[in-house]
Amino acid sequence: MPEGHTIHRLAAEYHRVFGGQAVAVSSPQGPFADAAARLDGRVLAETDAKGKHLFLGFDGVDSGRWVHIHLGLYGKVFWGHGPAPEPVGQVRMRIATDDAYCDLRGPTKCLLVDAGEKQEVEARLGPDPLRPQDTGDAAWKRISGSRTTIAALLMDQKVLCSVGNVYRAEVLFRQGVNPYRAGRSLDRAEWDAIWADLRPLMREGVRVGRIDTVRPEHTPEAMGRPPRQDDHGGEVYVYRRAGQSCLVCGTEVRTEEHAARNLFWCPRCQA
DNA sequence: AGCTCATGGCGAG
DNA sequence: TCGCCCTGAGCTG
Repeated sequence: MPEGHTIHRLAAEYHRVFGGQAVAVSSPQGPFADAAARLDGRVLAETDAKGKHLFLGFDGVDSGRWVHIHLGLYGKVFWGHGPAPEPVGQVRMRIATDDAYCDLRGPTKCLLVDAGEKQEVEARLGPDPLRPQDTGDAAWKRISGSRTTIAALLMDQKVLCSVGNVYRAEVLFRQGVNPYRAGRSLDRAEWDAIWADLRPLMREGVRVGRIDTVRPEHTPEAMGRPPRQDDHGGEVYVYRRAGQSCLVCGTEVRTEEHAARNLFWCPRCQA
């Protein structure tokens, strides 16, 4: 569920549904209850996202006007129309008006922070392909001097943020880069191509709410092959396709655990 | 009912 | 590198 595109989409959605309105904030589940009480009835003024970090800014709060949310691996947000029903199960934070509600479940992080703390969180992150003002320069500085694999570097949020396991696998495939190459073995043009590819790819992910990475000319229909089904909603080249035929060259897609995460790649297209 | 796995990340060692 | 956090879906039986 949550790579950066999900978080940026949530920032926009929280703003669209609740922005500028006084909202009811509650925390049926323990740890956020005190903070929720402080926010209850305040106006949700602005929302922000950097990488996989979501921020909700409330007006009229003395200190710590930002709710800092990180979904982690399990966190999810559920939206509903009309008055909110009794929460079922664990709900960390519910925001509601008479017209709509949304429930946050299972986040790694949900706490109040002030502007300075928000800034510190953002400062720890590398550039975000989803922020138009960000460039890939700072990431290149890290990558070009690193003996670490490009696969691991792409997952390191201090190098660049927003990219997760799906976009990592897919952008390396699309650019024909072997995931095990050391960062410093890439040349500047290769990195620029990865960065330039991530931007519109992830922007489209924000727009449609899922990860689609297959170019029109490589869809199963265009290639005259039977259509495939991805269990995570989008259409991709290699992510979780171990043992299947590569859409481009037909070679078996490989998988291996790398730095505690599953890596997927085509050994021929990414030789 | 119980197991495994997952688009993430932190702290200990 | 490992254990842990912690939720839901998709298996197995």
